[in-house]
Amino acid sequence: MTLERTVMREQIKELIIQRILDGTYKPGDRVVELQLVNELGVSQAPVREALRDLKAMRFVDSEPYRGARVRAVTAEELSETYPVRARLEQLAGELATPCVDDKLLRQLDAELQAMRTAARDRDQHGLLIHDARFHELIVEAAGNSVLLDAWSGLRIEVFTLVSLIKSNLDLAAVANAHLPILDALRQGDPDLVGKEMRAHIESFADLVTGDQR
Amino acid sequence: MTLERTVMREQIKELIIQRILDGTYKPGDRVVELQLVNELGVSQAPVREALRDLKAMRFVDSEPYRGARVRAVTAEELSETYPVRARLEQLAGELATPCVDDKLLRQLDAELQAMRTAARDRDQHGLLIHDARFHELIVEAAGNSVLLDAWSGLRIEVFTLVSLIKSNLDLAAVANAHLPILDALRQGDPDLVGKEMRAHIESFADLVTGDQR
DNA sequence: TCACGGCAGATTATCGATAATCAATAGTCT
DNA sequence: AGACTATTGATTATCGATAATCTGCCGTGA
Repeated sequence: MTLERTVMREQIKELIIQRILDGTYKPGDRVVELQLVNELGVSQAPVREALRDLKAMRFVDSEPYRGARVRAVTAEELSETYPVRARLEQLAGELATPCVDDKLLRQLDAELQAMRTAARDRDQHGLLIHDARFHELIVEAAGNSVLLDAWSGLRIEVFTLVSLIKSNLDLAAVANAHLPILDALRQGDPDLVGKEMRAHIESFADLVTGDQR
Repeated sequence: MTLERTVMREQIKELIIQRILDGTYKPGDRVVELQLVNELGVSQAPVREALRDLKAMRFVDSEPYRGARVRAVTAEELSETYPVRARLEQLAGELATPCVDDKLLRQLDAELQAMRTAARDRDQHGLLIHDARFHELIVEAAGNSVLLDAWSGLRIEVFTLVSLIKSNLDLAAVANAHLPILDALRQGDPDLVGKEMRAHIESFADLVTGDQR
């Protein structure tokens, strides 16, 4: 995974993702192939392939002969993501519980502490990173690669960021909302972990989509 | 969707998928770019792009400079798919129930009848198509595009086919297993529909993976 | 014999150029 | 004026060729 840093397509892909996440490319913006070709001094082929990957990752939309546009994270898609994510993470919690070990608990605890630190520093981006990683650790621990793929496809980072921005939540509260999950994992009750994870996601769904109705 | 039949990449993609599904390309087989280039009389670019799409669709695996191979549908991946699919379809059933109308019920009934016909004719492939379409109709009816994407990523057709082959199930029984779902939909109880769909998937999981332990 | 280095052959990744297609605008006819 | 067609500029899709990389095989030397 780290051995392929020489493949141009990957570098281009990461550059574009970075620009989408940091706002250089805004939703709806066109991503023009030749423009990147000129800017980066590469050929069109790797740029095209990068864009193709990004389409599969749902970062951009594209149609034949019409090019790629940064996908808007619509309120609709945001609210549609929550129920799917809630069910997948519920399953992840149930599957992961029998597999928890001290190492995982330590890692989760470290992410939680990092979230608290980020919250104290008003560091939205930092909170986002560690929040996403906390959940990812659990999904990985479930040991089901199909589940991991499906979950990864939801682009949690993007939506978590939007959630954070839309809801004027207290960052510390967001961080601490992960505590019940960690506690449940320590208890080792799969169904409880699943319920906590599902409730965790659904509570955010309510907060973010609730104020729009 | 049907207007882009002139884009070569799409045609190549469908050709390869067809060959994977009908067994021309077997799991583990290499899919060599230049070989297709010569055979189809096209350039390398569209072949590469087709393969890139297929990788995103998990039909093939590929690594830089090492090419693409048809992804083996391992028993492990098969059994990992079931729980994920079960939860997603449970959610789909719950969401779809309030949206049920006569048209949908008619379509579902038509697919069910088609499954029965296929079963009578010992037509595994036909059963597979209509089985997949039955489920797809419900997931579409849920009206959640994120859910639809996540579900589509599971490549139901592939796994249903493998399931059918591995389990020496009576095809008619497979067809009729969809009846409780249709009944529940007619009753209009979301939770019941969800439960039926989940149970439907999980029963197949037991049948297919059960005999391997 | 066996480990090692390095040369083919095969294959993928990238390039630069051309063809195909699209979107917008100008021009023509009624 | 309004509707319709032709042209043009911009962009994507495809091509054919070259560079980069991998894999297996062969000879060499201990």
